Amino acid sequence: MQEAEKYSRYSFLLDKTARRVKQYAKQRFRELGWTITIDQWAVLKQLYDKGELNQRELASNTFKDHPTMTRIIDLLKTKELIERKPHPGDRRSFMIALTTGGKTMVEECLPEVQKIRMKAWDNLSEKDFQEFKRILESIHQNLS
Amino acid sequence: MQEAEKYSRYSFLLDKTARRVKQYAKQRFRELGWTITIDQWAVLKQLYDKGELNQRELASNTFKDHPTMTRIIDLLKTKELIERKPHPGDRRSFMIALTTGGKTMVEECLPEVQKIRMKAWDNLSEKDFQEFKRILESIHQNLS
DNA sequence: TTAATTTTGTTGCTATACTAATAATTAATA
DNA sequence: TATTAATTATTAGTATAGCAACAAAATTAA
Repeated sequence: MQEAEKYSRYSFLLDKTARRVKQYAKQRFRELGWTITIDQWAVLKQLYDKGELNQRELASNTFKDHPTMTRIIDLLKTKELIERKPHPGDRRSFMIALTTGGKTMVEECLPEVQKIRMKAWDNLSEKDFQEFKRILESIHQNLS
Repeated sequence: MQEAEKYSRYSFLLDKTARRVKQYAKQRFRELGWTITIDQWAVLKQLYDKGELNQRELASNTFKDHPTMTRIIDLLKTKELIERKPHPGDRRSFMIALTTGGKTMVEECLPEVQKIRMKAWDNLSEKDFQEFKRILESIHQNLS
């Protein structure tokens, strides 16, 4: 393999694998009859773990841009899993909070989500995890 | 960190990094004034390396689904970088071929694309590449 | 050879991703 | 204070990404 081409191939493999992981999760969500997507799940989980956040914080934590977050929030609101509450000190902003239904949903889905996530890591060791994490963070760093 | 949560975090990191790599390439393409996307590039490069292919083969090689490939091909055709030629032995199928303009474009862009791709891998060693490749392939395998 | 099945590609629908432009509000500064 | 700049969120437009349903053609089976 040509040296210069190698990097393209690794980039492609990264993209391909990330897509597969996402697709697998999507497929499992469907099979479980869940009405949310993986990206919507990530927002619900954030709110479950950290409490009320505004859209900027949610976008920042999930590394999504603001328009994308607006739309995810809209969809979750339609499903009555979250609510937009006025921000006490800033009229531009909303505090996003889980509804009771949203909280219940997170608690019910969490174990299954963890199973879905673990599936990807079969036959990989703790050391692999550490290496993988280090390399991904290095790549992300290089492009920031 | 809880053990079960760890896997979700690695999945997130994988997704986040893959998005960053794609976003970086997209941004550089724009800065260079190129009118194609990264995914369109991948198709052009395939055709450049392997000659004429049908849409099924292109989709399979890039791990994209058929509808997505149809749309990418449509856009590349509009830009007159590729052409759909009738398949000699199968009237359902097209042979997709680079136009002269498409071939020129690949040759002009290739060095810069390689630079863009290499940027991600600064400060990573040959051993890192091998580990990374092994782990990604293992993950992909686990979900197939 | 007819009928059933598979393959190839398209269209429609929903959701993310990114850019640009905009509105409303808040913060900074002259 | 008045003006300017920055922040928060939205809307619009384009491009993947995936699923389902479909049409046309080719292949297989009866």
